[in-house]
Amino acid sequence: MSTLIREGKEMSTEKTEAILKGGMQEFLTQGYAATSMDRVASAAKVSKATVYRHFQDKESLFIALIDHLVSSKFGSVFKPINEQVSPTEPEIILRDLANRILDVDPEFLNFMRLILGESGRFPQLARAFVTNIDKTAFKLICEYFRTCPDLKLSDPEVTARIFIGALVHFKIVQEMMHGKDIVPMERDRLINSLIKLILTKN
Amino acid sequence: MSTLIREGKEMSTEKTEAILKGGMQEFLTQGYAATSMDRVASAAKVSKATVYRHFQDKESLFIALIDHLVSSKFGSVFKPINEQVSPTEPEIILRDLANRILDVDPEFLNFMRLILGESGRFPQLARAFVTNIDKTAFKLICEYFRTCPDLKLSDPEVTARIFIGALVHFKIVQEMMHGKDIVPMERDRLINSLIKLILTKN
DNA sequence: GTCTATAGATCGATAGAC
DNA sequence: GTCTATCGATCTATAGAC
Repeated sequence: MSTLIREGKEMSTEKTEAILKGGMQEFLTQGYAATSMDRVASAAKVSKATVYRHFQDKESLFIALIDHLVSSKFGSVFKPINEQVSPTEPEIILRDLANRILDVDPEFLNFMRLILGESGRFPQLARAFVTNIDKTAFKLICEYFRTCPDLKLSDPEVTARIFIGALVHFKIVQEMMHGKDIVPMERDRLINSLIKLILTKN
Repeated sequence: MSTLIREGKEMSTEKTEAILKGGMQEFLTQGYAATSMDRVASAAKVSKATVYRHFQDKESLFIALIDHLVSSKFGSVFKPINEQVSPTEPEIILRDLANRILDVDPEFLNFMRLILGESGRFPQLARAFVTNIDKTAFKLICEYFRTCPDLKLSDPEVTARIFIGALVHFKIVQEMMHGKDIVPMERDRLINSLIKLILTKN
């Protein structure tokens, strides 16, 4: 019950979760400043006073929500690499990795937009986000780049960052910034070139 | 005088510019919703009524400001490639390009944060930003990737996007999201690997 | 512990004097 | 064209009944 204000007394976990869920709906679509505690209360179907019973103020609710989303809901957007029984070709694995980055949950994109947009006023939340992504998704991908015997990269870790960075940036331009028809480029064309770059001896 | 509300009558360009400048200061640091017209007026050293004389409402001011920044102030963050007299090695050129992307004006990063954060509620502004970057910075870099005789890339355009994407994503994680000490990585290590990937025959 | 009702501040936007 | 003063709505946060 870490979200409770007074540790000594019991409070309905049910309501706490409803408030977090309502807060997620509002903060994810409206951002921090444009979200009102009235609408959070409405979305959670509780009174505003109840919201303030469970969370000290708007900022505390926001921080608790982001921490919760970072560690639980979006802490495992990226599923582990499917280690096949038979040793699969690197190209197949890399293509699968790329597709899974590009097919990430659309709600995760909204979450990233929120984190980016508030990273000026809430730097600690952006840092928590980066820390978590680094320990989960990046670690998984990096491990493959480091250990796959067919790759033989001179600097696997930084190659993994280039791989992820190119794909995430593509996603940001095309989806988050609505540039799909301004910068037309089929995903397979990007993936093919990326794989080619990496698989050409290094 | 495109920012004037009534085209027929004259209005002080001086004040208009002061308002835009004050608005930039506020919107860039606070975001759209957290910026108040009172503070914009204070920053511009005019009364709030004057702000509303020059701009129909808050949203109009914001859109006019972003359009202005996209086309003028941040329309040429990226200087043309220095075409030396003697044909320079590709590695030198690529390294210079990478460094210039990574050394972009810090205020441009704040501008990108604003565009990203508001891209949900103001998609047309994000699209204007993407359009402009595509016509200026990307075009310049892409032109080099396409025409440099030493590169011989199978798909120069997408290689340019990978190059830019990896660097911009690095910048986003390290600077915008304050991940410098969470994900420690010297810029030269990234640049070296990136150049190596591109210069290895393709 | 949850509610209704409201305080007090601030918001976007405007009226009216000059 | 610019100002001061203000309106009505909405905001964060709380008091007090149950």
